[in-house]
Amino acid sequence: MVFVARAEGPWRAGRAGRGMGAEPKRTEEWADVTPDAARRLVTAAVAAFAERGYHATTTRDIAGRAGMSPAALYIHYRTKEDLLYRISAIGHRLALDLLRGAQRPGSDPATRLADAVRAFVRWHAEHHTTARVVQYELGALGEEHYAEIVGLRRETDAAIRGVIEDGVASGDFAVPDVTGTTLAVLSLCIDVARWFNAEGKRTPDEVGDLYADLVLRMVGHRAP
Amino acid sequence: MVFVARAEGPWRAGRAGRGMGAEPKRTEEWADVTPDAARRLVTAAVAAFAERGYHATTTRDIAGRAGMSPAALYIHYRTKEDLLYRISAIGHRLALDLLRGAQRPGSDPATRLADAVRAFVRWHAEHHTTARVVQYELGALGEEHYAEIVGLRRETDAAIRGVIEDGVASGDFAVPDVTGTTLAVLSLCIDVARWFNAEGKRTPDEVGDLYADLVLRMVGHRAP
DNA sequence: CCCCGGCCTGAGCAAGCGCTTAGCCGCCGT
DNA sequence: ACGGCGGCTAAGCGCTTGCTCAGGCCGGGG
Repeated sequence: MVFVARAEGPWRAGRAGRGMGAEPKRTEEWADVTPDAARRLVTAAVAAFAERGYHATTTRDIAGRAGMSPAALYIHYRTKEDLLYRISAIGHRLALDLLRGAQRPGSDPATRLADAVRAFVRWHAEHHTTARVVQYELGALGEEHYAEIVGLRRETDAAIRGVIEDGVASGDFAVPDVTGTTLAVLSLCIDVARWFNAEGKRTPDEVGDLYADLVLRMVGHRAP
Repeated sequence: MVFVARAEGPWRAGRAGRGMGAEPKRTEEWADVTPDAARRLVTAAVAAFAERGYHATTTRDIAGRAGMSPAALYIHYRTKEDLLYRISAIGHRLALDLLRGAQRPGSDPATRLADAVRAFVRWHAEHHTTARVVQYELGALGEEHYAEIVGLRRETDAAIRGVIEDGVASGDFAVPDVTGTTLAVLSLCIDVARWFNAEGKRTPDEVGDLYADLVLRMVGHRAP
């Protein structure tokens, strides 16, 4: 765990200033955050929050990474917490839509569960910095924002529980405790954001496949 | 009388001061931290760190919960980080010993794995505040302390991996990817600390049993 | 041409942080 | 009886924090 480059100029800690197309997905992720400066602030905040945590990150650090003065942050966001809320809301929506969109309507429960888990896990691995903030920093949200985010999380839970219930009803799965198993499956997927390392030898796709298999085993699905 | 004992100074945030044996296990956990004041500081710090996170917790808050003035903390611990390190080291050792001690030497891999997971998970549920600090705040440790703790974590990983390898070798388990599965099993157990709620309807024992079953499924063990 | 409004900066405020210091209190052995 | 000492506190130092504010730069409409 490295301790981040000390600044070079007055602002700008590390990081070449240019946007450059090095991370195409990452850029798309915040595509509808405008104007450009607001988007740069979001990506800077995500990087900082993921690295050090919300409370250990200063507004000066965020602004510095975005190449601006500390005061510029407050033109685009009311508070530091507001910035976290924006990230959290967008991230949760993204993950939830992914989870739902991966399931093709016609297919059997096992395929739907595997597809959902694969997509969900892949996102948590690929965007593990964003996911880290989304999943582990929500305690820093204010009460109202927190309540709103919890709503999205309940939807995510319901989505997974739904597929498992379908599988149990159709006899494809053998699950003694649906609620508990749903919790475990979600927990397993979410925690990918904590340990996944981009420099490691496992790709997001590989982790997705591995986890889809593990989850099918957990719900007692007999391999074909 | 009006001398309001020194027990009730301006500090002391909430919390009735009495020790009383309300939480017997929790007390045993830090049994060999002496003197008494140092132990009170540890339990106060665990509560605060678990609730708000290390960086959002102030030394004044910790001292207040322990019923002392802020300065008293520094008689027993060099820094706030030192306090975290102590908690982290003791917690990691405890969990590791539990994980190893639960496995009875003679038994077959499935029983050993189930026993290990059950004990490990039960600890994470029962002591979820301690476990939260131990598992999710290690990023706040200084470099040397962090390195030391990582050593303990590697031992934990090796312990689980060992049982799984044994099961694969004996033909009891069917695991395509031992390293990945070990990671997933550990991740699943650890994350219990994040979501477990003492007010919830699941007891630590129930979660331990559920998880032992789930893990056996993950490693492809056929139920008896 | 000027002025307007969006974007940004330099300077800085009040509050709170981790930690230190000087000194007090009461229990110990002698 | 008393000196030493471990355990404690009041006070506060130096610094950083989240955030504010008066003003500057610049491109576009009148």
